[in-house]
Amino acid sequence: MNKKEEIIQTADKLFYEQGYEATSFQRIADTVGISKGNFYYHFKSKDEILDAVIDFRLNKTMKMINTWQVEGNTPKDRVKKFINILVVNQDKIIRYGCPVGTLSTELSKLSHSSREKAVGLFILFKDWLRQQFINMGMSERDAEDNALYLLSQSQGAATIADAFQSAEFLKAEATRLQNWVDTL
Amino acid sequence: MNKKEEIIQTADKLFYEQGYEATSFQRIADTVGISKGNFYYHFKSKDEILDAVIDFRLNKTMKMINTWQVEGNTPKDRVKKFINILVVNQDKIIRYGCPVGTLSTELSKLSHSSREKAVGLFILFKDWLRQQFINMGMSERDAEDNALYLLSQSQGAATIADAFQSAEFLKAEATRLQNWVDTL
DNA sequence: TTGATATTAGGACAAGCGTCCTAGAGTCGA
DNA sequence: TCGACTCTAGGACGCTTGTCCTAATATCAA
Repeated sequence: MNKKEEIIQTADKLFYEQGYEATSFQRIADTVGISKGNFYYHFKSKDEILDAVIDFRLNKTMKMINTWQVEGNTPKDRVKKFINILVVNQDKIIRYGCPVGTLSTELSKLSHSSREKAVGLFILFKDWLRQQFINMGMSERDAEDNALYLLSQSQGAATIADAFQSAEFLKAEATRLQNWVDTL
Repeated sequence: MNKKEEIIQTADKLFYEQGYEATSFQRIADTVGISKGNFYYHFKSKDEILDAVIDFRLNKTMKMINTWQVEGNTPKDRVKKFINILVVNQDKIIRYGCPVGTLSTELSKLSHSSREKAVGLFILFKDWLRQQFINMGMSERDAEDNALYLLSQSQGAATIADAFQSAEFLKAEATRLQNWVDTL
């Protein structure tokens, strides 16, 4: 793997687990196993590595969505794949919350210039979900509302599961949302 | 007002608006208008001021809940007062998210020893909500589930409203939840 | 008024931060 | 082999961090 790519993936992990502000340049370099000088050759500021991490996540998310698009036979199946992230990633979510929501919230508090870019992750999910709802026969308005609703549900579930360190709650919420999709 | 109290309230505000990690000792002292040495006389570590802030929030929350208890005529009315926080504090929520959820999440990522104490704020709301649901005639299990459900809903609404900077969404969610209470 | 206690200011401190620089090692086509 | 380029290490830099210390001032009971 490319060293630059390795740095990005390490930063991605650390930003998720510890938060952006709390993760230092040095810490990332140490984890990758390179010198700070070398790190600086690849990324000449902390903002730049953050931007690269967000790009990385955007890319990974798009790929995941494309996979769902191929694997899911019906719009309902596809929406369920979204909900299933809560189950698949439950351990990480309970420990660190949702990577999309927590980054967005942190950058918002920091008034960071990359906040909007980070919100792009939400938009990616939202627009794709909306399309699925449209394909179910909903109006554009209803599809948009339901997409936002589902984003909101998953954020709430992740936050509460993290706070109470409860896998049960997370699983129950995922099941509830899957059932909700069936009623549509 | 007591100087100590003044420091706590300033720290409370800054922790909410900028996050705990991103708020420095110096910044709090500057905002209050005292020297760093004076600050250190009142609180001899950053963890200590965090603890004091959480205590302050716990206290404020208990008072608020007591007010609801007196002002609300029925359990439903009282639960609606909880939901109404989303409307009353909408500007701050859109800008900084939910103070309870964002602190809990941040401390979780930091593996901070006061995380549990901060989660106490959630528990305060949860237990009180559960009692209201019990008073509506629900089983303990259903009451607990609905209390957690409502917490989750408000967390999701706050996170999404913050990300998309949307007062409309927040208001719509509050209305939806109020209607949900009516159906119980 | 005296003396004890509470409060304040201001700077020292070691460590860590993000940033930047220089020097050298590795790589590879000409 | 040469030269150009990419990559790497390591430390200097100025600044900020949380912590701690000392000395001066305010307060107030005896």
